[in-house]
Amino acid sequence: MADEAQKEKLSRDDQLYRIRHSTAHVMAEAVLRMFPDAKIAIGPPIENGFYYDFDLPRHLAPEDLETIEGLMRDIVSEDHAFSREVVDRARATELFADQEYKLEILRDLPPDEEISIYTVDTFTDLCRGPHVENTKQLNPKSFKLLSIAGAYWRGDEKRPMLQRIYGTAWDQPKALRQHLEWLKEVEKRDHRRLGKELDLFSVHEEAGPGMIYWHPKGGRIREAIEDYWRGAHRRDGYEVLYTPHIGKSWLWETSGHLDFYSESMYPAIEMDKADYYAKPMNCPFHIMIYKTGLRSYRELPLRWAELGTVYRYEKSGVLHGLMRVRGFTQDDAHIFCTPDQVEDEILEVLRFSLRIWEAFGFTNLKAYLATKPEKAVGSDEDWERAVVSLKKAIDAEGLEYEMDEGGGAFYGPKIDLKIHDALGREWQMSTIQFDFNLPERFDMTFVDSDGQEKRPFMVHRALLGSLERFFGVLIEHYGGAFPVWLAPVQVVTIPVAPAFNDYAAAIAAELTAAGFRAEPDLSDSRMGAKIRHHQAQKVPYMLILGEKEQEAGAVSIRPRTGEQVNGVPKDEFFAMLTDKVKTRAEI
RNA sequence: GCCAAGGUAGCUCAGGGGCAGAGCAGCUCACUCGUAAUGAGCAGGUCGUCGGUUCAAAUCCGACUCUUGGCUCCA
Repeated sequence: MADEAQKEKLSRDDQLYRIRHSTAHVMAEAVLRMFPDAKIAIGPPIENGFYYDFDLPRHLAPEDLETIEGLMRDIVSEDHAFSREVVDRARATELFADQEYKLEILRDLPPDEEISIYTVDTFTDLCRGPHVENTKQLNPKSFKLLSIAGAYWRGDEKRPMLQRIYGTAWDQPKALRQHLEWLKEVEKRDHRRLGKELDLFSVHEEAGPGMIYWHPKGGRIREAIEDYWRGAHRRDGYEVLYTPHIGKSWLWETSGHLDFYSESMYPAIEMDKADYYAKPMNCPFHIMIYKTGLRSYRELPLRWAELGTVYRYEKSGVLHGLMRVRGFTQDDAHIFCTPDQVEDEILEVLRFSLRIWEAFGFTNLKAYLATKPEKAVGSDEDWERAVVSLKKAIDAEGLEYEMDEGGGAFYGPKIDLKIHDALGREWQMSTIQFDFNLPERFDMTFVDSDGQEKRPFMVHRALLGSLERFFGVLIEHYGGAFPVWLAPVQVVTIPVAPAFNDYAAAIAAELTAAGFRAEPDLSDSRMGAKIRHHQAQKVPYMLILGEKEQEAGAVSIRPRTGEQVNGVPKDEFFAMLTDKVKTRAEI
């Protein structure tokens, strides 16, 4: 069975790998018991579980999963051995004569490859293994089937659509239970759910799928993100640009986007006999600014950043909340520098990225360094120089990294940064990419110290990636309980009874005047209901205000974590809040 | 784009050829209250859109659209 593609961190020898792989076989047998004519495709172990692809006489319904699971439990309880056998090609072809997908895999195996088959009970599969020795090593209470999905044979949309069943499998029931708990937590933190519950954003089918509407509370968070982002960029020597949203075809012909990227671009808008395109990237615009004057080596490096909104056509089936959209704002930047400056610039970009990620509460990062692919532009020396500077930067920061040989874009090598969120999931966010293509295409130059016109190095980088997607990750990372500096409402003042409405309003007004996002809750509800509501809204601090507080000029603080502190002098709370915001404390 | 499942009140969801439902939220009124839901009343709908079948369609059929789970690529 071909399973090279899966990114499992488990090695093939791990027991969990064997368990998942073997459970996939047991599932295939169960499916064959239900549908003797089923055609089986591939069924590898994957992160947390396994899947198997089938070509079936009818579509599976969710109830079928229970039936299949029941059959699997039977098979597992029957104590069958997994036996391995090495066969020659002719024998294998005979064995899988009515299994067209297996025959295709067989045909594609290198001639000298050892062909092994595994048999459990009545089910024999073409498979490299390894497996557990006996179904006794599979616990009937340690696996669960999760979902049915369509999947193209070999991921190719021109090939038949198969039915895939996903399952999760573990070495013991407790591990399964923990994983199911984890899945529940993932669901609870889903940014689409929290986006609604916390009134952060929406999308509208009538107005265009894949387009994000930021509500006032989402807007407050975005404003806090952008304010921090701009300040950090200023401090790090960046200038901020603003460029148009559309550009004439000349721009995209020159950049090459119309040749290589047009299926991701929105179609042209015709105006005054010219075609205008919504920008899928900001780079050509930044280059236009670069080219407004003769550039001297003395003014390099130029670090130009833009929160640029771009539009890319994505197939309808792949849109997903904030994570996968058609219009998004990149926190883009381009660095134009001399070849000599490249190393320092890259190191600083990487350091800068790490600082930004830390500020947003992400400290677990991993780098992926992608090098020259077969088809590429730019000289070998330039590629070499660029890769060395990328590698040096990673080493200097002591970042964990993986090489992706040949995985660079045709126009240059890159570092991608993946972050780990609170649930341990990995998200690819930042990218730092060399570009040997655009400076050439746009004939960018600078005048060097020797008076010669030379080609500048160009580096693209996006740190947060897109504000929309970053927002999605941020929501899920914090489960909607944003750190104080990002929280859309930082403080709600709650009077214990209507008699104290004025005091609650006054405190909220003072907080607002001091620059905090504070609101009084003067609604008709009882205090308990208010607390319940704002707790659900994950407001960092509720101030409970009654007679005692009013007389003392104090506040009683009920943080969302629940540890109540009563009778804190007002000034003390203001100072504390100032500090929390300044240090970007979670609470 | 493809396969499957969905779309009913602002939200979460029930109903499944014969009068459009619940809880929460909203509005009004009463209660004047000290740490996670005070009570009563009112209002709220082209049942995703268009077409078909039928005496009658939210319900059955078809097309479209969007959402969801995946497949390819990827910020």
